[in-house]
Amino acid sequence: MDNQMMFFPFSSSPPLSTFPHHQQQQSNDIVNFDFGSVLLHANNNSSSSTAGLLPAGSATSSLQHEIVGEMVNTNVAGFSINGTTTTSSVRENSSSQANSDDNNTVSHKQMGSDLQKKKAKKHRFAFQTRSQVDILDDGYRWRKYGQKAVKNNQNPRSYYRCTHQGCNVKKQVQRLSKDESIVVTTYEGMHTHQINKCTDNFEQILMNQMQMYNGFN
DNA sequence: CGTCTTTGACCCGCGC
DNA sequence: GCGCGGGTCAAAGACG
Repeated sequence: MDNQMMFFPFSSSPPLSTFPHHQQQQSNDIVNFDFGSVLLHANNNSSSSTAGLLPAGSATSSLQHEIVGEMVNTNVAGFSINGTTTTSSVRENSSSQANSDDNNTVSHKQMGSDLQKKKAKKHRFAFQTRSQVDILDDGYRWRKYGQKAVKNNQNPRSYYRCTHQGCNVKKQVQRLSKDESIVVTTYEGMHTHQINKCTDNFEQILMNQMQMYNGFN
């Protein structure tokens, strides 16, 4: 399973109580986090003083994953990442799936009517990493359900949904056009289950930290 | 055969 | 009303 796993100061002494450190709180609910001291590194060259870890089960041992941008709390409908505004015109079909009847024959119009209420409640956050791979192993199983070309970005945006039954967490993955080594990952929602396998990679850690920070359970 | 990806079509919100 | 952009659906195909 998680062979080749290497840990780093962050995980050996997780600063859970103090993490994340606020740099500044902006007006539109954007929260910047200082990752300077917890630079996450995945590199088979473990000489790195910042230490590192490898994605579980990944064959790409030479990958380097590094958080390069601010983590953004996107509990608001719109948010921006490095000046690129992202709007969440989320059409929820969704939490209705999670808690109610099996036949998800909810009409699109019905979905749209609930949209505005729900999208304000949805837990969303995004972060940027520098990575060669788009999809990082965070211990959950994801099913891709769409891909779209987005404006002002030559790279498509991919849409994923957690495959666990009843769990409606989604994530979007997209590379920046101006720096294709940077991957922007946006999570939406909360998992209703445990991770599917043991993994300690940094994306999982990030999610946990963000959830703790947001007071999720 | 089950699971996942691909991809065009469709839907919706929004601005004009 | 119309067009655009973003998000989702679902059929078909790929893959192990």
